[in-house]
Amino acid sequence: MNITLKNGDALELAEGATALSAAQAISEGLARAAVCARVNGELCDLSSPLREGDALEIVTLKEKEGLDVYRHTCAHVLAQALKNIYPTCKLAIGPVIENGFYYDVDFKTPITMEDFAKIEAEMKKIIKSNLPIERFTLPREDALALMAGYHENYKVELIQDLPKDAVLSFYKQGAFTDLCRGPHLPSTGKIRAFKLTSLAGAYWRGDEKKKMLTRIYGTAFAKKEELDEYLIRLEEAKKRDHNKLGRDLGIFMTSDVIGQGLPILMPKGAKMLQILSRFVEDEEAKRGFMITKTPNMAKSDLYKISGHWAHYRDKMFVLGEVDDHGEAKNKGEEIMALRPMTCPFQYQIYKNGLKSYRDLPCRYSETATEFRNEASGEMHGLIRVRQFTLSDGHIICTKEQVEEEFKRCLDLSYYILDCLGMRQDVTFRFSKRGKSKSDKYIDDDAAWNNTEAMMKTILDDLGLDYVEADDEAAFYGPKLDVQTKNVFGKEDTLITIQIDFAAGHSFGMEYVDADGVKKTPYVIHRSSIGCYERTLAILIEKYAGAFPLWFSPVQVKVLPITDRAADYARRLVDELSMRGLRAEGDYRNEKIGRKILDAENEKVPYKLVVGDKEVEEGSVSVRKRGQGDIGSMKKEDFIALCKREDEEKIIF
RNA sequence: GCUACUGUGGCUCAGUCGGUAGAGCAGCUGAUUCGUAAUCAGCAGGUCGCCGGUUCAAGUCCGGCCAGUAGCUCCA
Repeated sequence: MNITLKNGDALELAEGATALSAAQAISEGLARAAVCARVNGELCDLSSPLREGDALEIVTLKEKEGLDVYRHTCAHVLAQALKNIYPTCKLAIGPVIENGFYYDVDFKTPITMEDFAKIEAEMKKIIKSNLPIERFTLPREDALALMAGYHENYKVELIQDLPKDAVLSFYKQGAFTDLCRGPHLPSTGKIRAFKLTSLAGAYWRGDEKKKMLTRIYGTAFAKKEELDEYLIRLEEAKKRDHNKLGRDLGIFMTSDVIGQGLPILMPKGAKMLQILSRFVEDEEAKRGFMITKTPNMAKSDLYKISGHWAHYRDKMFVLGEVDDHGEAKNKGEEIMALRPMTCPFQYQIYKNGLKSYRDLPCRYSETATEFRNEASGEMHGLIRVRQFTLSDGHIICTKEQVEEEFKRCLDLSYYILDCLGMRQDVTFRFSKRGKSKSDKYIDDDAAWNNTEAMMKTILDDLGLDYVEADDEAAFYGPKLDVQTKNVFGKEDTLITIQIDFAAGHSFGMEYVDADGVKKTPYVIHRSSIGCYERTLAILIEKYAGAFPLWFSPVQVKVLPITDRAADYARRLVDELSMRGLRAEGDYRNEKIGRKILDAENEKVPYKLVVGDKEVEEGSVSVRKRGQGDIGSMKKEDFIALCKREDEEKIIF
C-alpha cells in the first residue's frame, strides 16, 4: 500500500504496516526518536495500523504534542508505581499540563513528599523493565466491568458519564491497565528524565463539594540536561517571587495582629503606589475622566439595587448581623458594608441631576480602596488580598458610544502597560457567561447574548488575539480581562474592561436624548492599570526588584567617601529632591565598597560616589545599576540625564 | 473554605534520644576617614508564632488556634 508523508513524498509499505514500521522504513534514527504518529491529522500510537492512502507524520519529542505524549506516559508510569507501592490507592485522572503532568489519587493513608524518593525508585524500575504499552478497546459495559473489577470507582464514574454506545480505550503496561484516550509511547523504557515535583490537594472533578484527592505533580524531559535546566530555571524564578523579594526590599510586610490578606505597604511600596496612581490619574484626566472620591462603605440598600447583595454578599465585609436573606437580625438596624467595588457609588453621582445626551459619555474614575472577604486559603502576598486599591472607573454612555469608549479604555491600558514595560507580558481573555446559567448571573438571556455579541464584535474589530472563556463573566455582563502570569506560572487578571447591560436599568440611570425621550445608558466598568497591589507584585517579579528609574522608590543614592564629603552629599540630596528626583544619602561610617554593595542590593538605579575631588569640582562620579562605574560628570549634567530618564519613562 | 507543608533574635539557619538556646549577617558603642561589590574590636538582642495538655522536665511529644507557603475551589 501507499501512504503520503508530511513533505508530500509517497511511501510504499507492506500490508499490515504500522506507523512505527513506516518510521523504520524512513530511517532507523526517526524510528528511535518517534514518540507517536499523526495519521490523517489525528494523533495516534506508533502501533496504529496504516491504510492505503493515509497521510502520515511521525511525531518526536521536538514537537509539543510529542513531549505531551511522553509526559502523559510518565503519568501512567507514576500511576503504576503507586499501585505497586500502595495497592489500595484509587486512581482518578492523570493529564498533561503546561510543564509536566499530574495524577490525582485517593490514598487510604496520606503520603508526603518524603515518599517521592521511594515512588521515583519504583518508577525507574518500571522504566528499566521497558514494558511494552498496548492499547485495546472495550464497549462501555465491558469497560465498566473491568474498572469495577479493579475497584477503580473514580474511573467507573468517568465511564458512567459517557454515552451508552461509547467504545473506550485502555492502555496496558505489564500488570497495570488504565483507562485512557492515549496516545502513548510504545514502551515505558523510552522515558529518560523525569521528576516528581510537588504534592497538593485537588477536588475530585474540580468540585469543592466532592472529595479532596492527593495530586502528585511531576515533569519529564527528553534529556536529563533539559530536566536539570528546567529545575534550575524554576529555582531562579522563585528568587524573583514578589512575596519574598518584596519583603526583603522593604516594599511591603504583613503582621499577624493586623490579619490575613492585609499587607502593609512600607515607605518604598507606598511611594511606588503613589507614583503609579498619580501617573494613572493624570493620564485618565488627559482622556476625559473626572476624578471622584466616594465613601468606603454604604448601607445595604445600595448593594441591594446594584445586585451585589444578592450575588456577592458572602464576599463582603458586612458591619452588623444579618440573616440568611441579608436582612438585619435586629429589626430596623441599619446594615453597612465595606465596598467591594466603586460602581454603585459613581452611579449616584451620575444620577445627581438630569443628564442630557450632550453629557455623554460621562467618565468617572477613582483610585479606590475596596474590600473583599476572600476565603482564607486564597490570600497570596500582594496578588490576592482583602483590601486593595483599584483605578476603578465607569463610563456611562449611549449604546452607539460603547465601541469607541471601549477602544479608548484599551488604548489607555496599552499606554500604561507600555510605560511599565509589560505590554508583551499580557494576554487577553474574553470572559463570557456562555452557556453556563446559574444564579451567579443576572437572569436575562437576551441581554447576555446581545452584550456578548457586542463585545465580540469590538474585540474582533480591534483584531485582538484573545481566548474565549465561558463562565468567567461578571454577574452583570461580559469582560475583557488582561491576564498576566506570576513567577509560578499562575495566571491572574490585571486589568478588566466590562460592558454592563443591567446597571442602567437597576439604578434608573437615564439621559434625555436629542429627540427629547428619556433613554437608559450603557455602562463600561474598567480599571486602567489594575489593582495596584497586584501590579506591584507583578512588577517586582518582572524586574526582580530592579525597577526602571521612573517608578523606582529610590532613584539615586549618594555615597560620600569620607565625612569631608558628607556636607556636599547632603546638599546634593537636597538639590536632587528639590528637582523632583528621589534621592537618599548613605552617611554611615563605612568604606565606599560597602556603601556600593548595600546600594547595589537595594537595586537603586544610580549611585553617586562623591569624595574630595567631586567636592572641589562640583561633579559626581556615577555608577549605573547593571553597568557599574560610568565615569564622572558635572552635577547639572547628571540631574539633566536623570530628569530625562524619569520624564520619558525610559525602560532599560 | 479544603489538602499538604512550614513557623527558633531584624534576616539566614544550627539545636541529637525531651534535660531549660547557638552561629553568621544586620543593630548599637568605640576605633578607623579608608576612591568604586563586605575595616577591626567590643556590646546588646530570644516567653523558640499563640493557648492548652502530657511529663519531674517541652523549642523538641499531643490538641486547638493564629500566620506563612504550594495546589484545589473562588477571584481584581
